[in-house]
Amino acid sequence: MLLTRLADVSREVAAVPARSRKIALLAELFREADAEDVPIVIPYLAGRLPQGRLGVGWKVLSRPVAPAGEPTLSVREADALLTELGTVSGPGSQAERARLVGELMSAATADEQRFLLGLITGEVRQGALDAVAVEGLAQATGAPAGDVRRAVMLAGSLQSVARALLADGPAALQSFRLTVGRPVQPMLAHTASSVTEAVGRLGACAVEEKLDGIRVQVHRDGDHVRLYTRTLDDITDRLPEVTRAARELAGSRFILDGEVLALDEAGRPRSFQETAGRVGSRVDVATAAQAVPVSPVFFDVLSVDGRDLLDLPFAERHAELARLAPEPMRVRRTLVSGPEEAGAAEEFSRQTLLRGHEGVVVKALDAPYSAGRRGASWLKVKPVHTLDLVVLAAEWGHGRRTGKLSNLHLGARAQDGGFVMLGKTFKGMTDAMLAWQTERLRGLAVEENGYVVTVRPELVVEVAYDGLQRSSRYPAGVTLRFARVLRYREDKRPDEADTVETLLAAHPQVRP
DNA sequence: TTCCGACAGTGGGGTCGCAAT
DNA sequence: ATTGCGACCCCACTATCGGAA
Repeated sequence: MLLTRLADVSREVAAVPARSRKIALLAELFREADAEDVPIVIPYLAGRLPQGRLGVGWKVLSRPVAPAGEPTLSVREADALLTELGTVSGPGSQAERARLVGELMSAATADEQRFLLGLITGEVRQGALDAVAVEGLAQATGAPAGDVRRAVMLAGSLQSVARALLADGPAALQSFRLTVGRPVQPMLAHTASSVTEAVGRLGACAVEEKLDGIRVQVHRDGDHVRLYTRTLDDITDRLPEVTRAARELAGSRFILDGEVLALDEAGRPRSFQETAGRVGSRVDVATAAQAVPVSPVFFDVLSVDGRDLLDLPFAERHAELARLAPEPMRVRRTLVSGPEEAGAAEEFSRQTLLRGHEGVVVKALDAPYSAGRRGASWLKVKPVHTLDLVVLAAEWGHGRRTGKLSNLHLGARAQDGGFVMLGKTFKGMTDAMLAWQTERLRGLAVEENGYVVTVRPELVVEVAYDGLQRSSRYPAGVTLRFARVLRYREDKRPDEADTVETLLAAHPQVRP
C-alpha cells in the first residue's frame, strides 16, 4: 500500500466531524490493507508510530525538504526508514538522523510530508487516536467493539490485537487474557471538587491517601519481577529496592497497582521532583538508589495465583491485597458508608494533607477495575490554591487555537513595583475567553517577537494551581504546578495583584 | 429531549541522558 | 563543562460526539 493512501484517509478523517464517519473511513482502509501492511497501517492511522521514540523532533523536522512530485513511497518503505532512524546512536548520530529524515522526506509528496510530520511529532490532529482506531478495527473485522477494546487494554497495545484479529478473526480475542508479566492499561481517576461531593456521588466507598509519586504496576511470577509505569514502560532496572520488596510479599504470583515515592527519615514524602528524578535515573542506579531510595505503596491487586480479579468489586480485591501486602506497604484508607459519613472522610483528607500528601482518592467499594478507563468510580480530590496574577505576555496558539492568543505568561508583583514571571498557562479558557483575550491583549501589545506577544502588564487574571515547585527557569526560583485560568479580574488593577512574598509565605515548605 | 461519559486536543514544568559545542 | 534536544514523568481543562436516561 502506498503512503499517499494513508495521507488521504487521514485528511478525510480530519475533515469529517462525526465520529461514526471517522470510524467508517478507518475501517475501510483497514479492510484494504494486506497482512504485511496491517501492523504499520493501524498504528499510523491511530496517530502513532509503531517504533515509539525516534530521537527526532521539531528541530530536525523543521528543515524544509523539496517534496517528490509523484507519490511512489510505500508504507513499508517509509516504515523501514523510520525503523532505521530509531536505531541510530553514538557520535555523528544527529547528522545521520538528519540525513535519514532528508531521505524520507524527499521521497514523500507535500501531502505525505505533512502526514509524516504529524506522526513523528505526535500531532496528527485528525480527531481520531487509539480509541477511534479500535472502533474502526472492530468494524473492519466484525468483532464486538467492547471485546476489541478490552483485548487492547489487556494486551497493552493496539498493534498486537490488530494483527491477531486480522489474521484469525474475532476468535483471536480470546487469547488476550490478563497475564503476569504483560502490563495492562492502568485504571485512572476523575476529579471531584470536594471530598463531600465525591462521597455523595459514590455512596459506600474507601477514602485513600493520594501519594505524589510515580504510578507503578508490579508483576511477580516466582522470583521474576517486572515494574511498569502508567504508560507501560518497563522500569524494573531502575528500582531494585522495589523489586526486592515485591519478592518479600506473601504471594508468589500477582499483579499489584500502586505508587512509588521517596520518603524522608520521618516517613514524610519528599518532593515530587526528588521522586521523579530518582525514577528517571537510568545510568548509575546504585548511586541514585543510595541518595534517594523509594518505597512502593500499593492500593490494588489485579491478579493473584492465576486468578483474574479485574471484575471483582474493589472491596474484594482489597481483601486480597491485604493478604499479600503488609499494612505499611498499603495506602492509608478509611471506609465510609455513604454521604452521612462525609465528615469522617473530610477529616481523613485533612490528616492526609497534614502528613504531607497530595490529597485523596475516593473509590466506590463495588466497582470493578476498569483497565484503561477513567472510571467514574475513582474520584481524586486535591486542594486548589488561587492567585491574582498579571498577564505579562501571550503566545499565538496552534491547531484549533491558530490565530488566537493562547498561552499566557503570568507574573506576580515584586517589591520594586515590577512583575516577576512565575510560569505560563493555556488551560481553563473557553473559546469565548480566547477570542476576548486575543482582542484585549492585542490592544496592550508592546512587542511581537516570533510567537510571543509582550503586553503592558495591566490585565489581572485569577489563576488556580496545585502547588509551588522549585524552578531553575523562572527568576523567583519557583513556579506554579498545573496553573489554569479561572477568570479575568477586570475589577482589579495590576497593583492589587498578589506578590511573590505572599506566594512564598503560603508555601513555607518550598524554598527557591 | 436533555444529560453525561469518553475522546481528542492544547499545551504546562521538571528531570534525565545523549550528542554537539 | 555547558547547552540543546528529545523522551517521559506528573497533569487540567474545554469542545464535541453520540449513546443513555
